[in-house]
Amino acid sequence: MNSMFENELNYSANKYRTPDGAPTDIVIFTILSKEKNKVKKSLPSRELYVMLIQRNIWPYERKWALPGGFTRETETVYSCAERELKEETGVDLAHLEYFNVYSDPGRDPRGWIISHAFLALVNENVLENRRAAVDASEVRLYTVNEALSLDLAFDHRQILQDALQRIRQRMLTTTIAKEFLPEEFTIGELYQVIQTVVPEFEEKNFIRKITSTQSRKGIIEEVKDRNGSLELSNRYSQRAAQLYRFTDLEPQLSIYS
Amino acid sequence: MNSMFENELNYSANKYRTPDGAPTDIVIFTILSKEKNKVKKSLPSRELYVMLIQRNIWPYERKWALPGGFTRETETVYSCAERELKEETGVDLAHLEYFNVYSDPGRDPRGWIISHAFLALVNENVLENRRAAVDASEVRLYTVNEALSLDLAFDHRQILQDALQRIRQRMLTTTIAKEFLPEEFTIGELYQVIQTVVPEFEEKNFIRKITSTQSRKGIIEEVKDRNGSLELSNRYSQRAAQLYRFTDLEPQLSIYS
DNA sequence: GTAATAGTGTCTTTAAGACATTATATG
DNA sequence: CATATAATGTCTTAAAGACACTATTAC
Repeated sequence: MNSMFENELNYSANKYRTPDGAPTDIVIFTILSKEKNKVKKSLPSRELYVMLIQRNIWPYERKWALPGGFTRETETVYSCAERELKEETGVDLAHLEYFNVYSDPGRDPRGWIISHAFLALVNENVLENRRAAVDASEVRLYTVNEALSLDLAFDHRQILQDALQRIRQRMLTTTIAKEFLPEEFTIGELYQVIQTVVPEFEEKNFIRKITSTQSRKGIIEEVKDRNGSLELSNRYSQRAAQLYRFTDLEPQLSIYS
Repeated sequence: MNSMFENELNYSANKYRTPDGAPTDIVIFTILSKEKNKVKKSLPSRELYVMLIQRNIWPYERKWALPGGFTRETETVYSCAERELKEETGVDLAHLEYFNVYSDPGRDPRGWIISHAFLALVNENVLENRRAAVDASEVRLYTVNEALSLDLAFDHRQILQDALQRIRQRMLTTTIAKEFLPEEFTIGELYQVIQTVVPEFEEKNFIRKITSTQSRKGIIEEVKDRNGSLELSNRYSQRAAQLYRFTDLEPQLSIYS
């Protein structure tokens, strides 16, 4: 079945057992917003969701699992993840990040299968469009807590937990918050997105830290119109708020400075 | 050759090409010290080294490569890396960290081989003992710059570069510096180790930052003897220096606080 | 004394942290 | 005017940054 090592006669034939597959599993996160209050303008409530699919074949038939699939010989595991992400969500350009490999013997009853786990961050707008098109009975968004309370297929509960830890760390140390925000956003929205992913996050003087601290200043900038005057938004508030956008500066953190 | 999917008759036979192996490659870093000055006590000069082995079989015969080997069906890729690390260095308990997967089609002329790259940090004392025992002609420590200037086997130059980037980031955001230091060390040694891995690192008031800043205070602590008086060392200096040790506190960094 | 490393004093500027206050727009 | 969010004022404390200065000990 494996036609390999044909290149060089001298090379010792492959007498070893070889893996039965190198799939990817993708933890696709999104944040859904719900308008809270029709009477007065107010910030929506947001919650973190993860996409699961219900398996219809052995093994773990009927159980919910992470989307994913087998890597082909002609692609990298990253390309495979891109392909699967596109198939499930229709999304081409999302944040897609490799985070771990799962290789416990026995993790898959089909054989010796080493899985490569990715996490993807998808904006709800992009996703909502797609959901209507896809057969909704097999694909669903679950809140992270719901998902963790399910009896997921394979070692997907572990993978989900690891992904969650990773996305929380990334949310605080990189600018991935931008994946969940429009190009231009208010400080309130940014703060809310961070808290949605990292519930224990709290900074009293958030606006000041992010706008006036030397070391952080520069990761976001005020949006101005062509006359140079500041652009405001009152999407979510009575009083219009300053709009910001992320620059392409990535902060360098250090425990020693 | 692959005896799989025997569990369930209904499961569609594995009609797909499967990988020819899932090896690990390990980037083993160490820091070597050279005494600088026999006349006066002074800090040694330190340099970052990486362990390479010279291949003696096809493919890439005679080229230098990262140590590593094929994962077995009965172990995880992490166990495989542990096993290989032990074989090369004799070291059981070192910092060993998975950092990336390499799966470009064609990266290995032997077939479809997906490699899992680890980085290991080993203290020079442990390593020096071992080196005498091992046949030195096939295993060598190269300075990182030397290694990068070699024509390494496979995609190992890329892997080494990625590992280097990762260890630099880890050096500044975690307490892995301890892997290169004795249990008890002086501020001067710590500073030097950081600079060895991250040459551009420079902090004027380093001693004050690390000992008196609220947010950092706590990752290292002064060493005291049983009477509670401070322990000093003059290994490397005329004037004895305070000894410190790492606590088991891991700092949490954030760009938003 | 000189050299080499360790560590402190002092002053200025910047940031953090807490909280009250003001600002703006909606219904 | 009540409400909801945005943003500033003010005061205290902590930390950063610069740099001169003192401390210790081998030779």
